[in-house]
Amino acid sequence: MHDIRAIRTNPTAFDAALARRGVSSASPAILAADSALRAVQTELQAALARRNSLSKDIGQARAKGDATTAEALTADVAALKARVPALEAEERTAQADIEAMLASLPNLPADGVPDGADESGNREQARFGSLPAFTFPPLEHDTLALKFGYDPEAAARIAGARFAVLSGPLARLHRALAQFMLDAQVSAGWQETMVPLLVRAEAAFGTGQLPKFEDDLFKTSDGRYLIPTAEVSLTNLVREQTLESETLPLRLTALTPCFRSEAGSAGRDTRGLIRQHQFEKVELVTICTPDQAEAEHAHMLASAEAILTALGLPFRRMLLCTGDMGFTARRTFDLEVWLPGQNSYREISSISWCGDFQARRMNTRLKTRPKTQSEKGTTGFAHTLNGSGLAVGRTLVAVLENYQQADGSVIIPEVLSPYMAGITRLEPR
RNA sequence: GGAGAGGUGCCAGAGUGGUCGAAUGGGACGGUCUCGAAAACCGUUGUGGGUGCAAGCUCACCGUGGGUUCGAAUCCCACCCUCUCCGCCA
Repeated sequence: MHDIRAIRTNPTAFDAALARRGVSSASPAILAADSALRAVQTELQAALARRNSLSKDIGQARAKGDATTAEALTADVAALKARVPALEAEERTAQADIEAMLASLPNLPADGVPDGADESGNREQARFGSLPAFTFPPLEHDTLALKFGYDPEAAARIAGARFAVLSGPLARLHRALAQFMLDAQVSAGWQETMVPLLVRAEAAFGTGQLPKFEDDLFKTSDGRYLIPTAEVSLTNLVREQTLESETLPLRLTALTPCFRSEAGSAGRDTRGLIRQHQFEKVELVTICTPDQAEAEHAHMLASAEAILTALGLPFRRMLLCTGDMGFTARRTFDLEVWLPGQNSYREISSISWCGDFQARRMNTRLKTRPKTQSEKGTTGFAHTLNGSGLAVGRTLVAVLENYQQADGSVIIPEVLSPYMAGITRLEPR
């Protein structure tokens, strides 16, 4: 959600920023609707003011028992009143129009985000770890996983395409990865949180999934939505709240299943565990003040990178260009893990700073307590950040591909040993 | 699922058609007093919007959205949420 004042103050800058994201100029339509709205409001409020004052007079006349004056005034106000419902209706539509326009425009890119139309414009910032050397052609994860208990056909019978059944040590490895990641983030100071997986439309609006991306979500028969990421539940924890700045930053984490309809991605990543309707993810969410946001973005990035480093997985960090960023982001870093079977890097984490974009949609305000009488309390909007720390299924994919051995087995990374009950490698079944 | 009660400001809580943005108490903040503090006393204490250079004027908000009325915290309707009892249930 955008700040109408900012658009009024500098429409050119607003349009220029949108242009960087490939969105055509929006301010003329918004400003026209805005000035129409304010004209209606001014007229309506003048009418209401007169009505209110006449109504008071009627009350006073009645109190004095002056029925004739009361009657006369009632007639006056009745005439005046005819216009009010029409003006109210006008105001409502104008308001809704502006809301709709503001709610459907993406966030503006931050300074330093490179321009670009698509992922080819992303900028690689750094590479971490060394690529594993193979004496044999490494297999892709889905081929590998079939040997260890991955059963896509069973999943298809039960639920359809883009679902997975894992069994035995492979299922355990999946659980171990999830537990390890969550434990690691909690030890690093992120507050573990258990959240609803179904949310109301208002929450999905708050984080930006609605109204524009409803097709990407699964909707329940009672009108709720399955979360596509724990970002929705975690971020909306502060919806409609006024926060004391002293209590920030809030650093939250949750391990949840995520549900995505994957509308529009037919034919992409159809095999294997890369793109599923249901997957697990450890999510990181930070709620902070504008001053803290820069440092918090770096901190979240470090927290996600630490998982890949601990697992010994090679990866690179990308700064996304304007054309590849998500709707709510001002700046996004992607972490891409090396997949030797695919001979490429694949996204495994996306870490975004949303500025006050989501906070405006959620109405999450900041309060700075007035220290003295003269110091008026000021309320602004919080900043929100979110990132994966990490996606569990894709991490499983990365472990399988990077740790595969010539004999067909897969070595399990050392850090997972507390979770694997003595299993140190996956053996073909 | 059935029956009932209720949602008012930072908190508690009054208010069932008019001067109520809202009594009262508590809290918080400022001040007086004091060497300092406590107590006491005095004062302040919501948000968003319109208009204006400003001072100011003004509109909206008593869970949310509609409606009735000259006028709604108060009456009507729908929805959301909370609580109690019964039933069911991991």
